[in-house]
Amino acid sequence: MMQESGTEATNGTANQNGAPPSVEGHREVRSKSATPSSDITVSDLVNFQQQQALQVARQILLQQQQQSSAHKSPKNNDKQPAPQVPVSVAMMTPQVITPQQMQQILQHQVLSPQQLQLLLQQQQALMLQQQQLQEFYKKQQEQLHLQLIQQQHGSKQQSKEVSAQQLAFQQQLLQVQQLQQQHLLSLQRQGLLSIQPNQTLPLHSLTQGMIPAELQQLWKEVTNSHVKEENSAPNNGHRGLDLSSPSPVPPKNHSQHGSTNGQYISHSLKREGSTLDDHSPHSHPLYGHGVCKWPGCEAVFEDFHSFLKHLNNEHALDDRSTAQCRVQMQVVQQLELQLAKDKERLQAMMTHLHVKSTEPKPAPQPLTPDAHHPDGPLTPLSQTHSVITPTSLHSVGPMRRRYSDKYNMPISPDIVQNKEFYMNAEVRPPFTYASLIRQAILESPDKQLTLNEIYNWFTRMFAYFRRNAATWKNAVRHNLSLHKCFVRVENVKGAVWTVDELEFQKRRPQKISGSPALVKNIHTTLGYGPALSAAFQASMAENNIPLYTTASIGSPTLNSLASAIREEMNGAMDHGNSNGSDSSPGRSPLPAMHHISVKEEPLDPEEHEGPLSLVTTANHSPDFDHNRDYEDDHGHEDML
DNA sequence: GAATAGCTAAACAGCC
DNA sequence: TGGCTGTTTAGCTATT
Repeated sequence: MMQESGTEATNGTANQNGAPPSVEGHREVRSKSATPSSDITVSDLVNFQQQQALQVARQILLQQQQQSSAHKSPKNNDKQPAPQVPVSVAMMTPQVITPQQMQQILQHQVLSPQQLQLLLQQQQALMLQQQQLQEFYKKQQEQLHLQLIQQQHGSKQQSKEVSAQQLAFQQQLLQVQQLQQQHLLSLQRQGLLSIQPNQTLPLHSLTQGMIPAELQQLWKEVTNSHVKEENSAPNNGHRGLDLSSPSPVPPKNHSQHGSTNGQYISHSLKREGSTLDDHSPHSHPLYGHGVCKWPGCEAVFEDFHSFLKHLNNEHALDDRSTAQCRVQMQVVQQLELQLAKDKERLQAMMTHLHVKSTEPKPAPQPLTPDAHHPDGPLTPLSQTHSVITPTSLHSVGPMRRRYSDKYNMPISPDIVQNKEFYMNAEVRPPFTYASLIRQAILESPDKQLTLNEIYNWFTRMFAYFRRNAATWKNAVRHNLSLHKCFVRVENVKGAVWTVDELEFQKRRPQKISGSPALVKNIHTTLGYGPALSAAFQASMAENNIPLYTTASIGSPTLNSLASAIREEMNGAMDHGNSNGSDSSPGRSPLPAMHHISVKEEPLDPEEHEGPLSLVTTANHSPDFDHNRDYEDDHGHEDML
């Protein structure tokens, strides 16, 4: 690896042209392969949304600053047709709760059905609002964009609307925070969370993805520009309902968010609450059955106005409210993550159960759930995982210690599933040369290829091997000669190469056989985790569309018989009928064989695998087990 | 640290 | 003669 990396750095482009073929830019490609591809993840999307929000807000501010001297915002900004939920909740969903923290939280929870029910309801309400937020945010963005364009053409009257929208934007942004806070504090109230209300959480935990400094700056800009316009309005000191007289510039510390909450609690949330509660004039998310639902409060009020007064007085801006808000946001975020995980888990469970119901023969030492090979069609989820992702791409490193070789992972599923990827991306496949050569040979109709055909297979299947031919071709030849598993056969066409499957197995180190724990940890210990998982999952798909038919199962050749014995003895995953599982059952494993040239000892086409295999495989311990169907269907490709 | 596996490079020979 | 094929050796790194 180091050698390769080092050479990669030094040789690189210098060898592109005219350089000795052995070093022509070969490693440069490998470094490219480490470049993540453009796969958009949820977090990317979230970050993108955040950036969009920031961008919009900054545009607003810019417009404001440019025209602030000439235009005063109307005092009744709050009377602007108040959008209910302008901002995607993803913009402010905290992303900083670690799995450990969540686990800690969950460990402290013993949820009663009622609690779960309540939790679920809250979550549903929140999700509903999130949708509204997203929808409105899109509209808001479009609208703002249009307005900005219009303003650029001199329509200064638009500035008022922009200012109003800015405020609405700000309010709604905080509105979501408040909702999340409610959710969190409700958890606290229900004893689901042990975080104390006054427990201050890190500032960076307040928002997801949004850089705290950035957010602070944004907030500062918003409030400053707003105050510029509004500083003439007397502040009655009551951070209450009147949004036309907002509180002064909030302090730079984290309580600034709380201050907004203090404003909006009695205003924006009221609107929000009416949205959720059939627009009842006296409904409020924090008010129900005459009780203040602020986490940990539960104060009783006879009328809604008393509640509002209480809300403004007791739950206005302070450190406690801010902290509660933060915690709430985090909990919501974590619940969302947990929900996503549980959904995934459910999917895996369903898939697993489906597999179990159709699996004809459970493996003696089953692999991790990832190793199951459902007969049914792949779910979108599993299909998603069966293709190469940037994450898995990360794992594709030097060819050395390819997982397919090391743990007998099937390479064909991976290759097939990611065929397009390998064909188009100059990413080095995570398989050894020997594995690839074997794959090429086994994919051929006659299970034999000339050297040139092997070359062609490499270049056809992998964009990576369309360059630096001298290097990898040399390696191919080297591997063909070096490994006994590759048998040179002379036929009428000339020399062709075949695979001695049992020899191929022999050369495999028995590293993890008989150790379920090790087997279980394959996925986690291998550096190719995602790709490996992809291989496993891809193998599911291949059960439906096997590369090689099972036509020869009923009439196993000597070779397959030996392998079958080996399987019985060792529980090997390998198919065994290395040369017999061809799609043409009548074909000889080594057809048109005139002469076989094998390293060290010549092999008779009829004998070369029988006695040798039966003896040697008795000591051969497989790396792990696969179910027989899988072996039969994919025998040739999955034993690496 | 030793053994092993894999990759790369290179030299060499035989054949066409 | 040059290219291709095949073999072999060596050095290096990673893994076990």
